[in-house]
Amino acid sequence: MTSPATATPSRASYHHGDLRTALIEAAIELVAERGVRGFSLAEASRRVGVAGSAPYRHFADKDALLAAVGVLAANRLVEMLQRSVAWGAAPEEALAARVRAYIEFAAESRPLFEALLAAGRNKVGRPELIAAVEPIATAFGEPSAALCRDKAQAERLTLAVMAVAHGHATLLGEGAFASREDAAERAVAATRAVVAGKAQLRA
Amino acid sequence: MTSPATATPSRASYHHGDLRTALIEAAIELVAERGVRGFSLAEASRRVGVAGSAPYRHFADKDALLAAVGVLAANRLVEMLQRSVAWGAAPEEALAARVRAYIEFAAESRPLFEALLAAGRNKVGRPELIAAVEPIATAFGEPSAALCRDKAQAERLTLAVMAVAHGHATLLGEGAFASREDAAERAVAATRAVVAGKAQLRA
DNA sequence: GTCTATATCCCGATAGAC
DNA sequence: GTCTATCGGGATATAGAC
Repeated sequence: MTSPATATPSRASYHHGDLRTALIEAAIELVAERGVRGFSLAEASRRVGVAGSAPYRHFADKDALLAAVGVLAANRLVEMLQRSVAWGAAPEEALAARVRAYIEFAAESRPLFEALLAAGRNKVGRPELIAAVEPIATAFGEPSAALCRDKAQAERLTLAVMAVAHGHATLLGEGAFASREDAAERAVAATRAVVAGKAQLRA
Repeated sequence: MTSPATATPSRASYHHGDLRTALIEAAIELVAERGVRGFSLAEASRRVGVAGSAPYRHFADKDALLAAVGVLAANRLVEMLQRSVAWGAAPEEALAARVRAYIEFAAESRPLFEALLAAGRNKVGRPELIAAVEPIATAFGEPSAALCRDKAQAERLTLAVMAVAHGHATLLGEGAFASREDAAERAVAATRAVVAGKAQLRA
């Protein structure tokens, strides 16, 4: 996505070639191993083999690198959300499939999901991140629109379903569910319940 | 709650009688000002007027202090959840009131809510925290039980409603809603929708 | 324009003195 | 219990090598 045709990574010399993406990859690895909290710019630099000050030519600070990881996470999540729905699926099935995909992303790629959340908290002044996150809402909004008459109602259903998905995903991260599958099934069931009772969503 | 009859807070002599609670209070202030991420044990010590190593007589490490703040947050949340329901209220109204209270706690006491979440992530080996958090589930489980025939169904409704509340609360923290009231109203409406469609909650 | 080297400051944590 | 001293590490800023 970011750099379509990167040349040879350029082995050992002075210049790295593509330090920016190398750092992002290292950051993902690190977040996967130690979580967002244990991630350090210094360690990422060490792994890539550059001095601790080198990243500052490519990222304003630690948060900027984390935001880049967040963008990547958002892109992967959006891919999963789109792949999860078969063409021509009924709207309610599409909604259920996307909620399931959301939970599965949070479970399978927990470090990326955490990075996305962490980045989302400081997304002010980061248009890249905002743009990357926006299609997530679209993925839920599209099937929701097909289930509602007016736009206002569709918007309410969209946010309600997103809250259901997000709530299950975050509670899963805190050990509230027995397993990934348990969380996914409950989230899907809750989604169907919201759709069944969507008449209650009027303000 | 923690210390029933603490003597005078004793401001004089920069040794106070209760460094433990003083640190917890300072930590709450700090989290309120800089968020969980910007909180530092060193700064908390500075504010209380003790050396940076003093806290280690009362807390094993930084996370232990944060966990203590989490316990306090859980206690306040439980109070709010209990106060939110009028005696003799219908079960569905009770559920709605508690969801609203949950959102309002997350909004009004955002730093405490953040601390609760942060502490919740490392709650392993912290029985105090686990015990403090448990009544939260009870607060949602009680009205849910009154709305369902069997226990299994009640358990499903409980977790679904908690996910709805938690989802709205966390999305609120990320700026997904226009206002606190917007989030609260949507969360309540979504709760009513889940209750209305609770037949879908079967596994 | 990209990286290295260096230097400063802050934080977490431990050991030993009072 | 608390303080002083201290170690190790990390986040940045700056100056200079290429």
